[in-house]
Amino acid sequence: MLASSPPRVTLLDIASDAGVSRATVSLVLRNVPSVAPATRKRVLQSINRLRYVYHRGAASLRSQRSHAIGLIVSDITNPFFAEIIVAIEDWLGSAGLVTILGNTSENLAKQQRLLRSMSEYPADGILICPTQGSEKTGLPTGGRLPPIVAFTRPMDGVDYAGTDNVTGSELAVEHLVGLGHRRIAFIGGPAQLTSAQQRFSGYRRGLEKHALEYRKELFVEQLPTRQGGYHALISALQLSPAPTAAVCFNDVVAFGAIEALRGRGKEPGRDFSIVGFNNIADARAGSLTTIDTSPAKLGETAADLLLNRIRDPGSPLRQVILSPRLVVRESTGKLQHDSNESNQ
Amino acid sequence: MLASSPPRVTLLDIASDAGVSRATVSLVLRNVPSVAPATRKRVLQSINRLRYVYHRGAASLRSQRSHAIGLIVSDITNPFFAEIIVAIEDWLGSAGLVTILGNTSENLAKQQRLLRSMSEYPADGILICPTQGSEKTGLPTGGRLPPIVAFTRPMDGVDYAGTDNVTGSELAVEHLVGLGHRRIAFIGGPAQLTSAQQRFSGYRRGLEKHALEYRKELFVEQLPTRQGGYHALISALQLSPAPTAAVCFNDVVAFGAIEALRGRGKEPGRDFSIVGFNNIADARAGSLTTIDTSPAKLGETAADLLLNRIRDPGSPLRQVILSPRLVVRESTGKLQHDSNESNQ
DNA sequence: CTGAAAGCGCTAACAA
DNA sequence: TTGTTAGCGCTTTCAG
Repeated sequence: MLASSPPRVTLLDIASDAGVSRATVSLVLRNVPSVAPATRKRVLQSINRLRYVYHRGAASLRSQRSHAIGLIVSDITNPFFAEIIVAIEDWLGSAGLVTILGNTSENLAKQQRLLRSMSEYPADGILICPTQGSEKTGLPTGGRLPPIVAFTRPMDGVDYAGTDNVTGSELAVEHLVGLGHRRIAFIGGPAQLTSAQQRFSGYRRGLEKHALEYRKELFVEQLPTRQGGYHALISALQLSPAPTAAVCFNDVVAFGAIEALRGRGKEPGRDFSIVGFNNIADARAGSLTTIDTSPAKLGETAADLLLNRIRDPGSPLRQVILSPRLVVRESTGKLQHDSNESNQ
Repeated sequence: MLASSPPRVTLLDIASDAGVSRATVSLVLRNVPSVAPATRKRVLQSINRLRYVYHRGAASLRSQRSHAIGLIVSDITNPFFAEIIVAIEDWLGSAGLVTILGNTSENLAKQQRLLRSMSEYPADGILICPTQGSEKTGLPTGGRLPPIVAFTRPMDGVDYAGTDNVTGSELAVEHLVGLGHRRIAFIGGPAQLTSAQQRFSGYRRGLEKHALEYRKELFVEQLPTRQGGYHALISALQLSPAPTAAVCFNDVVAFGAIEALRGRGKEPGRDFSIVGFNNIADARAGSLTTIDTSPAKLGETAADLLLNRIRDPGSPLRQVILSPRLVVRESTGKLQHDSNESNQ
């Protein structure tokens, strides 16, 4: 049996209870200062007594602003994105906006569905980290979309907040070279990902700068996951001569690599050096040397771009690229006696 | 300058374009079968041509169903919750519902704000993992709330989907005892958390069953984080006699403990045994012996409870407790020669 | 500072 | 099978 819920208390109920009009109640609810203190007080009392709950949906319909922002990420189980989500949700929340979350799991069809569903809601705007390879094709052609801002990975035709990936991995290489390393691998980036391409090119730039020869075996492509990092490092170790250090696509890959290292009795920092990317919370706890891209800052930057875009839809396209920073911890160390070096 | 967006295409536009009434268009949009195929086709063509976008908010106002579900978690950066979120979002998405996410970071005030904001939306229902210690007081007293279901941690007065924590850690202890361990620590549970209390009591029950004495030093309370696990294990190792194995509050704590172990040159499974709790994705990748609580299944169960509660608000309170399962991997092993044993 | 009236875009209940 | 009518609960505009 369906228990019927009590009828909703509306503005009209409050208005008649307080002896004012609906418009006045609305002013009180929205904290418009032009209401006389005495009136406001009476209204507030009625609201409390009748347990009135504001109906945002109705307000949205009339005001044409839902105060909801869609947030689409490509993999919520990736701690990097989890940190971004928290930051965005906090940031938007403090601006009085609600976040509607969607996770694509790198699935383009799901991304389309989410974009559509959020447009229909309708969300006032959408923040998105596009799925791998959807930079050109990710936006549905038919149907109007609210303002959109991409983060972490760019997307054609919309604003973008990202990281200077090239400089990031260049910093990583510089650091390793400074510690005496000469054979440095780059592991874990899926070649189709723009960010991986950028990090790879920074890696090559770092090598060139020090006249170190690049060999293609040193680029071990893998999924950007813990498992990916694990397998990538095992492959890298089988090369001959083997590398003595690795720049990883991200921190999660780095942890997988460390796992592999330890499984073979090698200690990171002493026997092999590892640099991560992003500086997620676990990197701090796990003493990982990494490139700090301040995920939280990135999220806030993207949110700001979106807020501006909503305010001024006609303004020119904007890109904000944040500068990364090297954070040295214990997963990197001076090159010890290098057996391969002498053998060759 | 504010660029004015083109006026919204509404049902009325479609209706006049297709030469039917708004009601008919509405029937087509909602896939009501009673529409003549020819009419439906004409309407669909107009929809495509005019790039009409359905307005869920308007529909919600009229139908009194928003098709939005609020999801409040206590820590989104915890992979356990991330997995639950993905599962719930997928599950609800396939039922045509949108998920509105909120993260409390274990902050009661934030939880209250989120509950309010989601009620105002209004969401059709709310799924919540209450913040630590908010089981009794978590629900705001004034103001009406939509149907609510708690998961992972119970909450007074609402439906609940959880895990049999007592049996879970009992299984963990049994496993360790079977491997020859006698001094087993329990680490990382904050004592105020109901789930920690339950897991602790299962741990004690396991000890009792095998007539093993419990000593309070073996319960090392800590934050349920990687850091917490790290520090807890270091404390545990300083006991004398030191434990040879540990049951951890969750997988993340277990990884912190393993970190600490390796930092002191000990290999998990060989020199010290570790059992996690939850079986998150990283547990698989990291060869962690753990108690599988199937996070995804838990999320779906909670979602189902909520869907039922929405359908039938008057039905009696329900609790669903899922049974955990031991998964043996490589972080546990037979007790080796135990130096302390002979020394004592 | 407050009220009256109109209407946001849709669906529900009925009638035809 | 389709159309008509009336509103969901709020904000907006304009008077007063």
